[in-house]
Amino acid sequence: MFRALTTILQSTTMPSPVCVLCQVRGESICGSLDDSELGQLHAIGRRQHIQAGETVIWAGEESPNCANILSGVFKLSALTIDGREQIVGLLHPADFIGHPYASEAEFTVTALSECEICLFPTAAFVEILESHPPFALALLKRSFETLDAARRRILLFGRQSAEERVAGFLLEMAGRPGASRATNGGPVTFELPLSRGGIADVLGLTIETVSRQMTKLRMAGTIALPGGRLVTVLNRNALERHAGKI
Amino acid sequence: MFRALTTILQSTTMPSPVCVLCQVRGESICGSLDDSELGQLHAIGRRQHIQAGETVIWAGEESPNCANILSGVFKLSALTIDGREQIVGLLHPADFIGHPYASEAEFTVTALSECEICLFPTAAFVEILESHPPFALALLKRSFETLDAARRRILLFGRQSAEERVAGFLLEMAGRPGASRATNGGPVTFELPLSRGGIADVLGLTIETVSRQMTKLRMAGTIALPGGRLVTVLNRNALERHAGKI
DNA sequence: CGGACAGTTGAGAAGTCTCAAACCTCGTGG
DNA sequence: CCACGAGGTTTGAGACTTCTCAACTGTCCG
Repeated sequence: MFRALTTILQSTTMPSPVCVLCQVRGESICGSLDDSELGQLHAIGRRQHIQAGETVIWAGEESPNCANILSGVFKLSALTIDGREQIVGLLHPADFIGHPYASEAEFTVTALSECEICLFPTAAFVEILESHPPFALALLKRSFETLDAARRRILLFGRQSAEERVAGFLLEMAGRPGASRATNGGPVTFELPLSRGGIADVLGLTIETVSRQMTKLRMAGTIALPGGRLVTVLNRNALERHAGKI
Repeated sequence: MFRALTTILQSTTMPSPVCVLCQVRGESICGSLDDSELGQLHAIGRRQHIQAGETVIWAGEESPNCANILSGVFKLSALTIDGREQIVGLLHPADFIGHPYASEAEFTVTALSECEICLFPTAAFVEILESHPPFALALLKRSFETLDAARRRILLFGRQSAEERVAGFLLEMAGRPGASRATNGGPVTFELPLSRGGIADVLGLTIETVSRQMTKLRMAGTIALPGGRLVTVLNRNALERHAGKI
């Protein structure tokens, strides 16, 4: 898919919006560059719109590009031999996609919603990485953070029950910017970026088990499910208790 | 514990063996430095022996040091609220311990066997990191690899049965250097760095389940258990089948 | 209205955990 | 030298959680 995008890039002359106005510059690795360095990065990158469901990196294939997420949510997944899918992580705005030094990708990266990314050819990206030490350090910091996040997920999987996983997932989603939070401490309503099946794949459960746990939380008055993928957290304390965090 | 070690360091004048002869230099991040740069790193680091069971970093505490593993195996673990332990990863020779940019450690690091490490004060280590771009890039590469390893572990937890986890764990251990491999393709015997309880914590299972799965593999003629923590792989293909990798 | 799809609910099966007891191995002290 | 105890391991039985298979509901859209 990235190969296809590359082709598009080479034949396009679409002007890119300037990085200086980028909505994620502050949080992303680009924040370590000054305006002139940013110009160099900008010269090799292009903004791309990605549709929901589109896969930008396939596990087992070489990926000639990497990217920064500007908006939207991606999933990072793998298949087991017998065809079951496991989502090993979600990627949000300002997160980095791709491994500059890996010969082939180990996981598949797929857009869950409509997304916007800042796309770089890996070779050119590596050049900038190697000629701008602060940039490499910024990516290093981010990869350490990502590593800790991955390890927290291992903790989740290894020792938590279905109830704890679902409650913990809802808390994580409610805590993300983009969740339209209401009064301080009051109910927060947000939209899940995933279907029940997607949540099941993230949490290592089945659709039915996720559904049952959501119903249980709703019956307990901890959350409300106004419809669609909307979730309202009515009692955050109770939700944290269900998540095993208290 | 690292604090204690620091105290020892300051009061000691023990000469360190030279890095040039280091047994893990080729694989570790130090491999990116030339002999003179290595001298600078050497100047801030000291070799330390760590006894089995000793904890070098405590989750939730600031850690003023980081380190490279020269020999031995460490576990990276966390406790859930209700006191259960989960091991989120194992660290082997040439692996890196600590997060240069984290204010406090998120996981506890404990030696499983007698270990030897190359210890650095984080502040001085960061200075070298920031003044030697190739060194930062080497650490970056390693952290990407570690990230992929963590994600493979998520896959293991999310979708694999007890049988697959135990078989997969044995394969991983058998594949490590240090496993005394016999004839090509023939039986390999090695010593597990962990008790049954430790394996259970790594795999997110109970001691009893691990024991039952090992017995099952032994009964099937796939492995033999000569005693102690020794394991002999009699039929690698069968073991891979049990691990769900075929 | 009919069909497709996501979500919910139910019943039984399967896998893993919990609790309990027996078994080994090994170092210690009588 | 042997008895003993501690710690780790194995085995068993039953309980519990989650999965699987299946049916049903609701919504959206043609």
